[in-house]
Amino acid sequence: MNVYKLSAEGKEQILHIVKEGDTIGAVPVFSGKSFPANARAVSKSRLLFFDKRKFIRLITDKPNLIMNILALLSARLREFTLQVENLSLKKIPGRLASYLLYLSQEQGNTDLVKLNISKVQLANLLGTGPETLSRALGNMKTKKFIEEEDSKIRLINRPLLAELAERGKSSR
Amino acid sequence: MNVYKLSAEGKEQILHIVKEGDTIGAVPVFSGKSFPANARAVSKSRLLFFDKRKFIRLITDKPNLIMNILALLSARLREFTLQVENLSLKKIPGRLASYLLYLSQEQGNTDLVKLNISKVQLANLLGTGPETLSRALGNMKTKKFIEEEDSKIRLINRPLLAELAERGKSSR
DNA sequence: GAGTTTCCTTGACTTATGTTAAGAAAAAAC
DNA sequence: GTTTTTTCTTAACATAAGTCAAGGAAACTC
Repeated sequence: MNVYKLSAEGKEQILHIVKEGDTIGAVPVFSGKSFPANARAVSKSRLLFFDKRKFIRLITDKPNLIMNILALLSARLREFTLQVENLSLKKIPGRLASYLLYLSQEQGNTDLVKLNISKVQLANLLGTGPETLSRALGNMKTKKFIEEEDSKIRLINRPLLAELAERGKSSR
Repeated sequence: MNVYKLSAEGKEQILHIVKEGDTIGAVPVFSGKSFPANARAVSKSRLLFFDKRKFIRLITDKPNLIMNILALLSARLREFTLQVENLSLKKIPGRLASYLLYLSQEQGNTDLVKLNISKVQLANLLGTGPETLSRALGNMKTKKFIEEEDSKIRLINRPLLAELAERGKSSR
């Protein structure tokens, strides 16, 4: 499931990729305002809806739940912080490198990373379109940072990927 | 006070402008991780520090405080949502128009808006540098969207500013 | 109020990314 | 397994924004 924003011209920016067990829609509960984005299922999904009033009653009754909610919101804030940093301070190759390293970490620090989303979606997550993503990937392959195998990506030069992710600016 | 991120090359992105009465540093309390950015006083400031343990004790004891914290974090999440949208889906003129309209609203929907930060800082908030901001402002003046008076900006064509802010793409 | 520093603006040039279009590869349908 | 549709890649070109450099304006210092 994707949480995303659309521009008037139809460009899409994915804000968050919702995974199994994740929650969505806490902000409207506590801010009183509407959900500030769009959400879309991109694969067969099962959604559990929780009534706002009951939810508030639940967490005010069970104080130990509170810390979980707070941790959840804080983690999301931290993610946004990273996303702003990526969008503003890094070029596309840097953002891509960051994401690949993040994926690797999430998948147990493997070097053979599975893309969990389509390339178009990945492009929209990184704040660009498929053409630019394609070029960035091609470039990384040429420079022997990565290899593509089926729908997986093998990281073959982590140090340089990490450097790319840090500096943001490519040294094409 | 500014909360900001720096790139390896020294470019700065302001995440948040902290105003009087605002809080800062809730994320590390609840996420267990470090503060994900830098903060800097840009004018004479007085800071109140609240001990983490005491703070947690306070809010677990006083359940009615909780909703305030939740509302605070949710509002911040909403802001980040907007910032990501601005950075990714709008060009500089669109971001500037958005910010001017936001400022106007914050100052009671006046047409004569006071810039609360320096232009360099504004540029860093919009994700660019002073040169580009200068040009964008110049352009808006040429097109009679705004006028500059002292350190204030007069909005003289809100509808077109709003359109610019929506579409993101400029029609120079 | 002359000098110094900081901040802002303007111009010329470079570059990353967007755009449009076409084709290739992969996936889905039949 | 051939057709059809979708997804991805590549190329040529357009454009917004970055960069570098210089000068001007404003603010501060003495």
